[in-house]
Amino acid sequence: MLDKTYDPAASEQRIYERWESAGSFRCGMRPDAAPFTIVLPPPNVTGSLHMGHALNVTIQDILCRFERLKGRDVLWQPGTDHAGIATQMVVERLLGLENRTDRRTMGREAFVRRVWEWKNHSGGQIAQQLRRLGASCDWSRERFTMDEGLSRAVIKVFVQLYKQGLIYKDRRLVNWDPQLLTAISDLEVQDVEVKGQLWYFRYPIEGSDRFITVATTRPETMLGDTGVAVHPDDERYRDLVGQHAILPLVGRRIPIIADAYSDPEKGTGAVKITPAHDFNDFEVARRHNLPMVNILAADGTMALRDNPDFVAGVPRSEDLVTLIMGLHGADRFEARDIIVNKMTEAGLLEKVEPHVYQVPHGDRSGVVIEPWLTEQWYADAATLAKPAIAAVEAGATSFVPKQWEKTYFEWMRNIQPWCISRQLWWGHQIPAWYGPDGTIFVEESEDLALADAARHYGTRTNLTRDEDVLDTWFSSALWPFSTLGWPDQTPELERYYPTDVLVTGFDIIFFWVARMMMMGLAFMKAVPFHTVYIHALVRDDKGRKMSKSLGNVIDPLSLIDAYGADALRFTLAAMAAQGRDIKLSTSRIEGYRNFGTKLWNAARFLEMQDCRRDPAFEPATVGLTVNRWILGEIGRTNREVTDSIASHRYNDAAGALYQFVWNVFCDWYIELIKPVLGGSDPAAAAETRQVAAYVLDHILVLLHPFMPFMTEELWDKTATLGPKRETMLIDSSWPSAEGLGDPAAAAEIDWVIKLISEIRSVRAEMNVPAGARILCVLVGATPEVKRRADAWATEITRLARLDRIEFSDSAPAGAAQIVAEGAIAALPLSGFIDIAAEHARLGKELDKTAKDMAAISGRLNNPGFVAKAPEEVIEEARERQAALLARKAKIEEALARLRQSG
RNA sequence: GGGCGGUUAGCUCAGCUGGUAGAGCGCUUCGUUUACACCGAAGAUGUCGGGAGUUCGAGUCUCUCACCGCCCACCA
Repeated sequence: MLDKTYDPAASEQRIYERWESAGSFRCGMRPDAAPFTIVLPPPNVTGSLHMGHALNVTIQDILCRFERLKGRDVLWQPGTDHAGIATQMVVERLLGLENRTDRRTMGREAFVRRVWEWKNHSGGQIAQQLRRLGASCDWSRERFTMDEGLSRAVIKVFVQLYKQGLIYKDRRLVNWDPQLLTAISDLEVQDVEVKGQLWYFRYPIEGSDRFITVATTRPETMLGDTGVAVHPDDERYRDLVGQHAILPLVGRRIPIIADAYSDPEKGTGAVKITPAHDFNDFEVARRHNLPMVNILAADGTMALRDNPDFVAGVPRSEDLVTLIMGLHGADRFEARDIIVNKMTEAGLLEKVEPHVYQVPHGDRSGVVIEPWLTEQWYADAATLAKPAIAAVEAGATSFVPKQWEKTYFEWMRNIQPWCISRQLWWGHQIPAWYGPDGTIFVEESEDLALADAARHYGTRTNLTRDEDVLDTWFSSALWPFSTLGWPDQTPELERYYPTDVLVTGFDIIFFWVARMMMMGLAFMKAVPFHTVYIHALVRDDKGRKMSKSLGNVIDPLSLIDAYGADALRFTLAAMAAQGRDIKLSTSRIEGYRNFGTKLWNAARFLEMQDCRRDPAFEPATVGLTVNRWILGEIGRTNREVTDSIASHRYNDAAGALYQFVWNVFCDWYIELIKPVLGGSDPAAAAETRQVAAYVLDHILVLLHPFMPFMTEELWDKTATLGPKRETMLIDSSWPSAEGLGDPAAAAEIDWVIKLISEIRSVRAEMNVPAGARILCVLVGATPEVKRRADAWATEITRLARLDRIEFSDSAPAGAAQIVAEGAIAALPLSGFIDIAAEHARLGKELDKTAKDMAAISGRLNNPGFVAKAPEEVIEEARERQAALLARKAKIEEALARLRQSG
């Protein structure tokens, strides 16, 4: 016997363990079936489940369970990402707390060992949390981006791309994080708007008493200036081009050059050029052969002492030494104040203006990022992007919703070289070795590199390995094939690549989707997936991304504790249609929890009625109208759910199920069969029990992808009545909707439902006490109505709370009258009826009908409509007009009768 | 500066290819009847942001304006 409510906490873990131990999630169990593959976007090994994961995983699990039920051989490939920076930060923080030590004291090897320890003990808790959501991943195939196999793939890809010239070293500006002490990619930089100031500095013109004024938001960088640029067409400065300015405080002689980069509208139209600390200035300097003076150390402090570039060509002076001593080692922001003061003292500060501008910050460290001149490894993204662009253009991969393709194209067509080296210790160390003269040997192993070196130098030579590691996204980019065994030609790789659908948020398109496309095409010669489904991003109530640092994270696990995983999943599925923002409300989750309970109680009712399923049940043999009707309805729902999932309209699928279960199955079917089940016709009762059990089973399968736990529990518990189940629900199969549907049955049940609803409505409006049993007289009933009324008398009487139904040619006096199809239903309410109120009610009905009539007639009287609208639309309008006309006549008739009797 | 999205019932949001405006929650009234009060019955609430256009017909297509948000670029 089922309990009164479903208790998720008591069931979920037990059910999940049953699935997992039975191997239901494992791929390869159906060798003859077509494969269906999804790779789980690998969460950070440091991560814990957040709402974004919950949505992402729910959608994937719906797809996987659906496809499994449809008979496919499903592989949902799980795993975690080593998340270089994030993980290194976590362990460094831990070191500080535990041992008061840091990674530099420990040394690289010990530190990396420590991170592995951390990973093995504390990492990957998210896999357990995904299980709580019900994720049906094939955990037997779980991978980690730094696994031995995946690392081999990373090294192989690096070496091959290097040898193809698609990976190279370059000395140029990078985004440098002065706190983490590593380069980061453009994508890891977040602009933050700050209210700052714009300082106007006067630079003296050499050999003259004139000045050229430049504006800057970053006064401290002036120490690295090696030129001043003006626009070639700018009349104001034309005569100065070719002359030199003397950099104040420093004394460096810097040329005034003409370059179109300079914008006459901005600042003074003359712009200081600091090639080593500004991306645009770097380009200008390259064009004009200006020297690059780096004035910053890695940690963002001023590096002036023993800086040959800084003093190159500058006359030595007492003042310069003082300047260097005063500034060296100062943080860049401290230096800013010092410089401004010195310029003010020198009388070279023309003015200061308030200025609002964007300052780049590291998305991990949160500190201001510095453009910094270093040598780094780059991937030639532009070349790799070409086939990736073509593949989407050709439709080999398509995005859902389609509009994201535009975002993808936009970025891919303007893609910049990808800086892939990081100055971290946790990650895939770059397989490059250096000879004593700096010659680079890139090979898959040190031995191979040594062999290369021996050939190159003609003798065995010691090499030192590049210390840098690769950007975490480099290994993630290989995920769809590295997890399947590549570079080995495994059977899994053969069978499951390309994968089918990639499910992710739009914030990951650049980081990951684009790079998987590039790498998949480069190494597998085939797109990694045919569909990219982009879902909404879960944000907080202010529209900000949920993030740990902001402290605005809603914990899905607490929602699961409170409402169960099924309720959370169903809610997320129902909301999946939204655009970019999801605001999750607990009332919504509660509503869907209630939905689960509703179904649970329907199952409980069937159990009480001994509705046992019959494996030999054949829907086509069903005779009772109510049963034929509900079979049609479940068939319609089946088709809608199937179509909706197939086209990624998860909200429509969830909506169709909700609507059917609650408003059709519970509200009407169960109510309509109650008299049959307790009635005098045992054959009818027996058939109804079978149908009810069948429909419940059908519901359980359709709902399983959305609410896997509760449906599996019901599948199990309802089996105690009938014969033993052949399989668990997760392993069963999606039912056919073929042959379900009977228009005549649907028309008849619709009539019954409508009549009951209208009688209830009138009762409420007339304030008839709920307990009062009243008479219903069907006036002028057609033979078909008479037949239906007789056939459904028990049900109508029960649900509309009637005493009995009678037939008559004329309505009784003092009755409320309802216009039904094929008759007027008169309710003699002598005790309750208020003639005036009834008159008003019918008047209102008449008005409404007249209004509808006017609208429909307006359309039909419009020659354009009749001439141009499609036939079926016109036909429909005509039918409606006729129905309204009949209705109007009936209401008028009723009104007339009311006047007579009153 | 470039691109994308949003503006529909008190709140949170659905409305696919143009053809009688929907859901959940909330609210009002009534209710314990062969499962379910995490329930049942009945109800109220919308100039679908403004304007123009295309069309027989526009929440849905086009243009335009307003406001809100996001992404990319720029960061004198």
